[in-house]
Amino acid sequence: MEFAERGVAGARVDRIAARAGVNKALIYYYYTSKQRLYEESISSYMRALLDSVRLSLDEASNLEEALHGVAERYSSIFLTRPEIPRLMMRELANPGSTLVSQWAERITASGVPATIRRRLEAGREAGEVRPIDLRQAFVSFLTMQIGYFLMSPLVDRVLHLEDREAFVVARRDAVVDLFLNGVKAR
Amino acid sequence: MEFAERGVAGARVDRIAARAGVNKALIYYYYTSKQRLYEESISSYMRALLDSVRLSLDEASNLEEALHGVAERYSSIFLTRPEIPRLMMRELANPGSTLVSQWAERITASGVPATIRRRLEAGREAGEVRPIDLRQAFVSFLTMQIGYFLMSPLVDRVLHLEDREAFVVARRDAVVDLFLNGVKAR
Amino acid sequence: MEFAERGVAGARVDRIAARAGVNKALIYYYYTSKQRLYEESISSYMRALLDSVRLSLDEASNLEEALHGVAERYSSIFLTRPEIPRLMMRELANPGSTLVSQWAERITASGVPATIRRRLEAGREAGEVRPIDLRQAFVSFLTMQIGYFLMSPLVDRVLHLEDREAFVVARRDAVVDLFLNGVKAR
Amino acid sequence: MEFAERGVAGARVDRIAARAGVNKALIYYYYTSKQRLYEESISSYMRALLDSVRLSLDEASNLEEALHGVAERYSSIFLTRPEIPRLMMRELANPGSTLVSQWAERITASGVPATIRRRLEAGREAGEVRPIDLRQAFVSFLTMQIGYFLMSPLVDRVLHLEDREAFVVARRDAVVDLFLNGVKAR
DNA sequence: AATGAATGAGAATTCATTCAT
DNA sequence: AATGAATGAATTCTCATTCAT
Repeated sequence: MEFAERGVAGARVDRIAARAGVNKALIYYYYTSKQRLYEESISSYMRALLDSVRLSLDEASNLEEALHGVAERYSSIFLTRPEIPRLMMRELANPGSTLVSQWAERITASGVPATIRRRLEAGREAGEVRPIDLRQAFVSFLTMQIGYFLMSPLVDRVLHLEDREAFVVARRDAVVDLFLNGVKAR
Repeated sequence: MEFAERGVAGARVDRIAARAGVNKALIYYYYTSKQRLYEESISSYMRALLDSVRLSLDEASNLEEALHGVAERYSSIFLTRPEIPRLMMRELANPGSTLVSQWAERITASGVPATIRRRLEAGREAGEVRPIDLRQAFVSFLTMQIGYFLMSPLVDRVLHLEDREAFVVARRDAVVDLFLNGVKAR
Repeated sequence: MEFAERGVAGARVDRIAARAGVNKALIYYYYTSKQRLYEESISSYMRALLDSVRLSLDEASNLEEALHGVAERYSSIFLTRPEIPRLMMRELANPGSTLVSQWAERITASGVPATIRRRLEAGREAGEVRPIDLRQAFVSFLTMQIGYFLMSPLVDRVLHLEDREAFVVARRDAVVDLFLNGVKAR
Repeated sequence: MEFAERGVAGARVDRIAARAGVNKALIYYYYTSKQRLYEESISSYMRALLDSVRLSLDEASNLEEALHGVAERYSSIFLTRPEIPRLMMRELANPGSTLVSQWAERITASGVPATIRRRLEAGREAGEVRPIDLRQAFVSFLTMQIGYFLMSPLVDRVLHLEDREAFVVARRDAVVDLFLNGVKAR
């Protein structure tokens, strides 16, 4: 996907049209401008991502299941659609981005962070979770999960990974395991 | 920094020259092309980053110290030079990047991953570390550390962070703490 | 014609576009680069020239007619299209030219030199032509014919030519006459 | 020589300086501008050419000797300094050239054309030369001689010349021979 | 004399966007 | 809806020339 591979500035409407097998002018007929096309594309990608995670959380009945569910969701989506982390990264690197704040709102609205947090707090009150800063824990879980996909081109090489898919699949449990152990009281 | 903020494609040589207070042609006199300028810039940033981390590792005498050192390094660098994670991200999102493989080689050559790994293995042999996949653990540590800086614009908003700097400083210990607890045998 | 008057390096795409009454970008839409535009233009000129000469040769039934035909062709073309000798000259002066070798192949393929040579050899066998080096004779005929057009700006001034067109027209016969006399046995 | 190979517009002061092994600014110190440098260079080349031809004419005592002398001069100069015909050609192709008229004046002033013409007229009066247009004859001689050097890159290929130098040397006599035979009464 | 650095004014090329059909 | 052609406004890059030393 052109925008993911090259960024908005690097994307070429010519190329997008060619890849889509349509005339360039047709894109303007439907989308008015390159910027609009970009925004609509990225928006639909993000929606798909959020919806999927949201859904998996609803089905979980405790912290462990919730974390596993989220981990599973992220990794399967990022594995099949590697353009998503790329799109995200590029937008995140853009200091004047208006999209990122929209995302933040949507994410908050989706209730995903709140749900995870509630689960962690519940664990804390039950004495299962150590008294740590839950925001930090949340960020740690998230970044362990997503971070790999963002940095995969570099990490894979440094680790001399051969079976990337196996690593990704194993990673789901590894992350949850590390996190839970890291968080739990002894 | 123009490249960090806008990417190579979005960067304008005019703007770079103006910011640097020099004539545009002078940039070409020294760097031949926008691409070259970009590569040399990013390369020097990466070198600084690596050297710094490498140095902190040399001073550490055990796993804990090593992790703390690395955490401290990353966070202080990324805090003072937020353009570095942006540059990295943009390059990581570029599928045809030749720089990323260069980085991988340099990182490997720096011995940083090997050192951390060795420390983990030592802990494992001493029975202090649980029998887990050390590559996953390595990636987890790295992504917890760096990942926040990559996703900060989004995460900060979702968490409604008010004192970002305090969060970043606290994060060093939080990450090391979570990691060590997550990894250690009970 | 811009290229003939100024050479590739001296030609300005701006000017070419303005003369053609089109937008500069349109030239790139069709020709990709100034260089390509140049090559395609010159190529079409050369084709026209060769085809014309080739045609006149086909109609000739003996040496004299052949030479007259060729002379007539060259002079009328160069008279109406003075940009052709200029284009040729500039390209001939370029040591790294790839076009010149293409021309050589086309000229050879056109059969023009071979035909003239054959006529000369026939004359030789019939005892009408003296035993001379036919390649030199061929070159002499060619250069007498074309050479004037190449050097015309200088020659015209040295001779204080007043009626250039009359001189050019008279030149056809003068050249053939000198050549035939110079070549024939007595 | 940069100007011969690329023309004024295509010549690069950088390259000229590098070839000369001096600093670019030094060229400006001595020559004020690229154009001046060009004019002075070409002027010195032309002077050398003219002087040499002029000299050979002075030594000749009849038409045949004169023609042989001139032929010998041209061919030996053009053979050792192939940049001369290139420089000439490029300037001749330039419609707004001021140099070409200067050359014409110098050539006229040198007396070379007048001398040749006088010799031809003398021959005519003596009944040795046919009653032909002497200006055409003069041009024919000149172009046969110089024309080959102008078109050499093309002609050599069309003729599949192997020993170019031998061809050039033989050409001197071949041209004079063809010319004299072509001009003489029977 | 000599040079590395610097620059203003182009010049080629690109590209999002629009037009005409 | 759909497209080939066309264009204005950049944008990168070049180059003769000048500066400072």
